[in-house]
Amino acid sequence: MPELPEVETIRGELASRIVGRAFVAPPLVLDPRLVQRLFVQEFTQALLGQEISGISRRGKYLLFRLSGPLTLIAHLKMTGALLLSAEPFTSVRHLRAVFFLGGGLELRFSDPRRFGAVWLVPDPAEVVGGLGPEPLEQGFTPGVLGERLRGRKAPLKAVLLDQGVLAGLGNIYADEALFRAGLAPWRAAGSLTAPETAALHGAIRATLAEALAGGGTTFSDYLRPDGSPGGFASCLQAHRREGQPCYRCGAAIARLGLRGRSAYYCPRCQGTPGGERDG
DNA sequence: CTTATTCCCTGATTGC
DNA sequence: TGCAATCAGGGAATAA
Repeated sequence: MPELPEVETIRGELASRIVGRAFVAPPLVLDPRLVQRLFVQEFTQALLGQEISGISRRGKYLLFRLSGPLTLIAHLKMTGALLLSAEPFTSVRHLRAVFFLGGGLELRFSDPRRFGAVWLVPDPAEVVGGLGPEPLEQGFTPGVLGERLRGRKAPLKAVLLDQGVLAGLGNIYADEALFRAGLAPWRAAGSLTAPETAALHGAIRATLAEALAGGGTTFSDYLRPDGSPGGFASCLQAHRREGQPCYRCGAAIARLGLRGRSAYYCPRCQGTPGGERDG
Protein backbone atom coordinates (compact mmCIF):
# COMPACT_ATOMS: atom_id res chain seq x y z
CA MET A 1 0.00 0.00 0.00
CA PRO A 2 1.88 3.00 -1.21
CA GLU A 3 2.24 5.79 1.34
CA LEU A 4 4.37 8.89 1.13
CA PRO A 5 7.81 7.19 0.85
CA GLU A 6 6.56 4.76 -1.80
CA VAL A 7 4.83 7.45 -3.85
CA GLU A 8 7.90 9.68 -3.61
CA THR A 9 10.11 6.78 -4.75
CA ILE A 10 7.81 6.22 -7.71
CA ARG A 11 7.82 9.94 -8.48
CA GLY A 12 11.59 10.12 -8.60
CA GLU A 13 12.01 7.07 -10.79
CA LEU A 14 9.29 8.15 -13.20
CA ALA A 15 10.62 11.69 -13.35
CA SER A 16 14.05 10.52 -14.45
CA ARG A 17 12.59 8.47 -17.27
CA ILE A 18 9.51 10.13 -18.69
CA VAL A 19 9.76 13.88 -18.14
CA GLY A 20 9.99 15.42 -21.58
CA ARG A 21 8.09 12.60 -23.20
CA ALA A 22 4.63 12.96 -24.73
CA PHE A 23 1.48 10.88 -24.87
CA VAL A 24 1.93 9.80 -28.49
CA ALA A 25 -1.26 7.74 -28.78
CA PRO A 26 -4.61 7.79 -26.99
CA PRO A 27 -4.27 5.91 -23.69
CA LEU A 28 -5.93 2.52 -23.51
CA VAL A 29 -8.39 2.71 -20.63
CA LEU A 30 -9.40 -0.82 -19.74
CA ASP A 31 -11.45 0.16 -16.70
CA PRO A 32 -13.51 3.31 -17.25
CA ARG A 33 -13.98 3.69 -13.49
CA LEU A 34 -10.32 4.59 -13.17
CA VAL A 35 -11.02 7.98 -14.73
CA GLN A 36 -12.70 10.48 -12.42
CA ARG A 37 -15.02 13.31 -13.43
CA LEU A 38 -14.51 12.96 -17.19
CA PHE A 39 -15.81 10.56 -19.77
CA VAL A 40 -13.05 8.24 -20.92
CA GLN A 41 -13.13 9.70 -24.42
CA GLU A 42 -12.71 13.24 -23.07
CA PHE A 43 -9.83 12.02 -20.95
CA THR A 44 -7.97 10.22 -23.70
CA GLN A 45 -8.43 13.01 -26.24
CA ALA A 46 -7.31 15.72 -23.83
CA LEU A 47 -4.17 13.74 -22.99
CA LEU A 48 -3.17 12.97 -26.58
CA GLY A 49 -0.11 14.93 -27.68
CA GLN A 50 0.54 16.40 -24.25
CA GLU A 51 4.13 16.39 -23.04
CA ILE A 52 4.99 15.62 -19.42
CA SER A 53 6.93 18.64 -18.21
CA GLY A 54 7.39 17.56 -14.60
CA ILE A 55 6.19 15.17 -11.90
CA SER A 56 5.48 16.20 -8.33
CA ARG A 57 3.85 14.64 -5.31
CA ARG A 58 1.32 15.87 -2.79
CA GLY A 59 0.60 13.46 0.03
CA LYS A 60 -0.02 10.15 -1.71
CA TYR A 61 -1.01 11.78 -4.99
CA LEU A 62 1.24 11.95 -8.06
CA LEU A 63 0.87 15.06 -10.21
CA PHE A 64 2.00 15.01 -13.83
CA ARG A 65 2.36 18.57 -15.06
CA LEU A 66 1.56 18.71 -18.76
CA SER A 67 2.58 21.08 -21.53
CA GLY A 68 -1.02 22.25 -21.78
CA PRO A 69 -3.16 23.77 -19.02
CA LEU A 70 -4.18 20.46 -17.47
CA THR A 71 -2.56 18.33 -14.79
CA LEU A 72 -2.83 14.54 -14.72
CA ILE A 73 -3.21 13.29 -11.16
CA ALA A 74 -3.00 9.68 -10.01
CA HIS A 75 -3.70 7.99 -6.68
CA LEU A 76 -2.63 4.35 -6.27
CA LYS A 77 -4.76 3.70 -3.17
CA MET A 78 -4.05 0.22 -1.81
CA THR A 79 -2.83 -1.92 -4.66
CA GLY A 80 -2.10 0.39 -7.55
CA ALA A 81 1.25 0.35 -9.34
CA LEU A 82 2.65 2.44 -12.16
CA LEU A 83 4.95 0.29 -14.22
CA LEU A 84 7.16 1.54 -17.00
CA SER A 85 8.27 -0.75 -19.78
CA ALA A 86 9.88 -0.59 -23.19
CA GLU A 87 8.09 -3.78 -24.18
CA PRO A 88 4.46 -3.97 -25.32
CA PHE A 89 2.14 -5.36 -22.63
CA THR A 90 1.26 -9.02 -23.00
CA SER A 91 -1.42 -9.48 -20.34
CA VAL A 92 -4.32 -7.34 -19.21
CA ARG A 93 -4.70 -9.05 -15.85
CA HIS A 94 -5.10 -6.29 -13.24
CA LEU A 95 -4.29 -3.73 -15.91
CA ARG A 96 -6.58 -0.70 -15.78
CA ALA A 97 -4.90 1.64 -18.26
CA VAL A 98 -1.92 1.85 -20.57
CA PHE A 99 -0.34 5.18 -21.49
CA PHE A 100 1.76 5.20 -24.67
CA LEU A 101 4.73 7.53 -24.41
CA GLY A 102 7.37 8.63 -26.86
CA GLY A 103 10.41 6.41 -27.27
CA GLY A 104 8.25 3.28 -27.24
CA LEU A 105 7.67 3.45 -23.51
CA GLU A 106 4.47 2.16 -21.92
CA LEU A 107 3.28 3.46 -18.58
CA ARG A 108 0.84 0.92 -17.13
CA PHE A 109 -1.60 1.44 -14.28
CA SER A 110 -1.98 -1.97 -12.67
CA ASP A 111 -4.38 -2.29 -9.75
CA PRO A 112 -5.85 -5.62 -8.57
CA ARG A 113 -8.36 -4.10 -6.16
CA ARG A 114 -9.30 -1.26 -8.44
CA PHE A 115 -9.41 1.46 -5.79
CA GLY A 116 -6.94 3.67 -7.64
CA ALA A 117 -8.04 6.72 -9.58
CA VAL A 118 -6.84 9.34 -12.05
CA TRP A 119 -7.97 12.90 -12.68
CA LEU A 120 -7.27 15.41 -15.42
CA VAL A 121 -7.92 18.88 -14.09
CA PRO A 122 -7.02 22.51 -14.78
CA ASP A 123 -6.33 23.20 -11.10
CA PRO A 124 -4.74 20.46 -8.97
CA ALA A 125 -6.28 22.04 -5.88
CA GLU A 126 -9.60 20.59 -7.04
CA VAL A 127 -8.17 17.20 -6.04
CA VAL A 128 -5.44 17.85 -3.49
CA GLY A 129 -6.56 21.18 -2.04
CA GLY A 130 -7.88 19.68 1.16
CA LEU A 131 -4.68 17.95 2.19
CA GLY A 132 -2.80 18.84 5.36
CA PRO A 133 0.88 19.82 5.47
CA GLU A 134 3.69 17.78 3.94
CA PRO A 135 5.48 16.10 6.86
CA LEU A 136 8.95 16.21 5.28
CA GLU A 137 8.84 19.88 4.32
CA GLN A 138 10.60 22.57 6.34
CA GLY A 139 7.36 24.23 7.35
CA PHE A 140 6.17 21.16 9.22
CA THR A 141 7.30 21.90 12.76
CA PRO A 142 6.30 20.46 16.15
CA GLY A 143 4.20 23.58 16.59
CA VAL A 144 2.31 22.90 13.37
CA LEU A 145 1.68 19.31 14.44
CA GLY A 146 0.43 20.44 17.83
CA GLU A 147 -1.93 22.88 16.19
CA ARG A 148 -3.33 20.18 13.91
CA LEU A 149 -3.93 17.84 16.86
CA ARG A 150 -5.31 20.46 19.23
CA GLY A 151 -8.84 19.83 20.42
CA ARG A 152 -9.13 16.49 18.69
CA LYS A 153 -10.65 13.77 20.84
CA ALA A 154 -10.43 10.98 18.30
CA PRO A 155 -7.67 8.35 18.69
CA LEU A 156 -4.23 9.67 17.82
CA LYS A 157 -3.71 7.11 15.10
CA ALA A 158 -7.06 7.87 13.45
CA VAL A 159 -6.15 11.56 13.34
CA LEU A 160 -2.70 10.83 11.90
CA LEU A 161 -4.37 8.87 9.11
CA ASP A 162 -6.64 11.83 8.29
CA GLN A 163 -5.05 13.27 5.16
CA GLY A 164 -6.60 16.64 5.91
CA VAL A 165 -4.59 16.78 9.15
CA LEU A 166 -1.29 15.56 7.72
CA ALA A 167 -0.65 14.37 4.17
CA GLY A 168 1.01 11.08 3.37
CA LEU A 169 0.83 8.82 6.42
CA GLY A 170 -0.90 5.47 6.02
CA ASN A 171 -1.36 2.50 8.29
CA ILE A 172 2.26 1.33 8.07
CA TYR A 173 4.02 4.56 8.93
CA ALA A 174 1.41 5.68 11.46
CA ASP A 175 2.15 2.49 13.42
CA GLU A 176 5.89 2.94 13.00
CA ALA A 177 5.88 6.60 14.00
CA LEU A 178 3.76 5.93 17.10
CA PHE A 179 6.05 3.07 18.11
CA ARG A 180 9.11 5.24 17.65
CA ALA A 181 7.55 8.02 19.69
CA GLY A 182 6.42 5.60 22.40
CA LEU A 183 2.85 6.81 22.14
CA ALA A 184 -0.31 4.69 22.33
CA PRO A 185 -2.45 4.77 19.18
CA TRP A 186 -5.68 5.15 21.19
CA ARG A 187 -4.57 8.30 23.03
CA ALA A 188 -6.88 11.23 22.40
CA ALA A 189 -5.01 13.21 19.75
CA GLY A 190 -5.49 16.49 21.56
CA SER A 191 -4.15 15.15 24.86
CA LEU A 192 -0.47 15.14 23.93
CA THR A 193 1.93 17.26 25.97
CA ALA A 194 4.39 19.51 24.18
CA PRO A 195 7.28 17.04 24.65
CA GLU A 196 5.11 14.21 23.38
CA THR A 197 4.12 16.27 20.35
CA ALA A 198 7.77 17.05 19.65
CA ALA A 199 8.65 13.36 19.97
CA LEU A 200 5.87 12.42 17.58
CA HIS A 201 6.96 15.08 15.12
CA GLY A 202 10.50 13.77 15.13
CA ALA A 203 9.32 10.17 14.88
CA ILE A 204 7.13 10.91 11.87
CA ARG A 205 9.93 12.68 10.04
CA ALA A 206 12.58 10.10 10.88
CA THR A 207 10.34 7.17 9.97
CA LEU A 208 9.36 8.65 6.61
CA ALA A 209 12.90 9.75 5.77
CA GLU A 210 14.35 6.32 6.55
CA ALA A 211 11.67 4.54 4.54
CA LEU A 212 12.28 6.90 1.65
CA ALA A 213 16.01 6.22 1.80
CA GLY A 214 15.21 2.49 1.65
CA GLY A 215 13.04 2.87 -1.44
CA GLY A 216 9.77 2.22 0.38
CA THR A 217 8.12 -0.80 1.99
CA THR A 218 6.84 -3.84 0.15
CA PHE A 219 4.47 -6.45 1.52
CA SER A 220 2.82 -7.72 -1.61
CA ASP A 221 1.47 -4.91 -3.70
CA TYR A 222 3.90 -2.03 -3.87
CA LEU A 223 6.31 -2.14 -6.78
CA ARG A 224 8.61 0.48 -8.19
CA PRO A 225 8.11 1.48 -11.83
CA ASP A 226 10.76 -1.04 -12.90
CA GLY A 227 8.86 -3.81 -11.11
CA SER A 228 11.32 -4.20 -8.24
CA PRO A 229 10.07 -4.24 -4.64
CA GLY A 230 10.89 -1.72 -1.92
CA GLY A 231 13.52 -2.57 0.66
CA PHE A 232 12.10 -1.23 3.91
CA ALA A 233 9.95 -4.15 5.09
CA SER A 234 12.75 -5.62 7.21
CA CYS A 235 13.03 -2.26 9.00
CA LEU A 236 9.47 -2.27 10.32
CA GLN A 237 9.43 -2.39 14.11
CA ALA A 238 5.74 -2.69 14.88
CA HIS A 239 3.52 -2.89 11.83
CA ARG A 240 2.37 -6.45 11.07
CA ARG A 241 4.64 -7.87 13.79
CA GLU A 242 1.89 -9.18 16.08
CA GLY A 243 3.28 -11.72 18.54
CA GLN A 244 6.89 -11.03 17.62
CA PRO A 245 9.29 -9.50 20.14
CA CYS A 246 9.64 -5.75 20.37
CA TYR A 247 13.13 -4.78 19.22
CA ARG A 248 13.40 -2.33 22.11
CA CYS A 249 12.10 -4.28 25.11
CA GLY A 250 11.33 -7.81 23.93
CA ALA A 251 7.62 -7.77 24.79
CA ALA A 252 5.27 -9.28 22.22
CA ILE A 253 3.89 -6.76 19.75
CA ALA A 254 0.11 -6.55 20.09
CA ARG A 255 -2.65 -5.69 17.66
CA LEU A 256 -5.76 -3.65 18.27
CA GLY A 257 -8.73 -2.98 16.02
CA LEU A 258 -9.11 0.76 15.61
CA ARG A 259 -11.65 2.29 13.24
CA GLY A 260 -11.75 -0.78 11.04
CA ARG A 261 -7.98 -0.81 10.75
CA SER A 262 -5.33 -2.76 12.64
CA ALA A 263 -3.04 -0.88 14.97
CA TYR A 264 0.17 -2.65 15.97
CA TYR A 265 1.95 -1.51 19.12
CA CYS A 266 4.24 -2.61 21.92
CA PRO A 267 2.27 -2.98 25.17
CA ARG A 268 5.35 -2.21 27.26
CA CYS A 269 6.76 0.72 25.27
CA GLN A 270 3.46 2.32 24.32
CA GLY A 271 1.07 1.15 27.05
CA THR A 272 -2.04 -0.98 27.16
CA PRO A 273 -5.63 0.14 26.53
CA GLY A 274 -7.14 1.20 29.84
CA GLY A 275 -3.77 0.89 31.53
CA GLU A 276 -2.02 3.52 33.56
CA ARG A 277 -0.13 4.70 30.49
CA ASP A 278 -3.42 5.23 28.67
CA GLY A 279 -3.18 9.01 28.83
C1' DC B 1 -17.36 21.85 13.22
C1' DT B 2 -16.58 16.92 15.16
C1' DT B 3 -16.41 11.54 15.20
C1' DA B 4 -18.03 6.93 13.62
C1' DT B 5 -19.52 3.78 10.08
C1' DT B 6 -20.19 1.99 5.41
C1' DC B 7 -18.67 1.09 1.06
C1' DC B 8 -15.80 0.13 -2.94
C1' DC B 9 -12.91 -4.34 -4.65
C1' DT B 10 -10.48 -8.81 -5.09
C1' DG B 11 -6.37 -11.77 -3.67
C1' DA B 12 -5.02 -14.19 0.32
C1' DT B 13 -6.23 -16.60 4.25
C1' DT B 14 -9.11 -19.25 7.28
C1' DG B 15 -12.80 -22.53 8.40
C1' DC B 16 -15.53 -26.34 7.52
C1' DT C 1 -9.55 -31.26 -2.12
C1' DG C 2 -12.99 -27.50 -2.62
C1' DC C 3 -15.74 -23.86 -1.70
C1' DA C 4 -17.60 -20.16 1.22
C1' DA C 5 -16.72 -16.72 4.60
C1' DT C 6 -13.57 -13.41 6.31
C1' DC C 7 -9.91 -10.12 6.18
C1' DA C 8 -7.15 -6.33 4.45
C1' DG C 9 -7.23 -1.21 3.78
C1' DG C 10 -7.23 4.55 1.41
C1' DG C 11 -10.32 7.53 1.58
C1' DA C 12 -14.88 9.29 -0.08
C1' DA C 13 -19.50 9.28 1.28
C1' DT C 14 -22.72 9.10 4.68
C1' DA C 15 -24.65 9.21 9.26
C1' DA C 16 -24.98 11.03 13.73
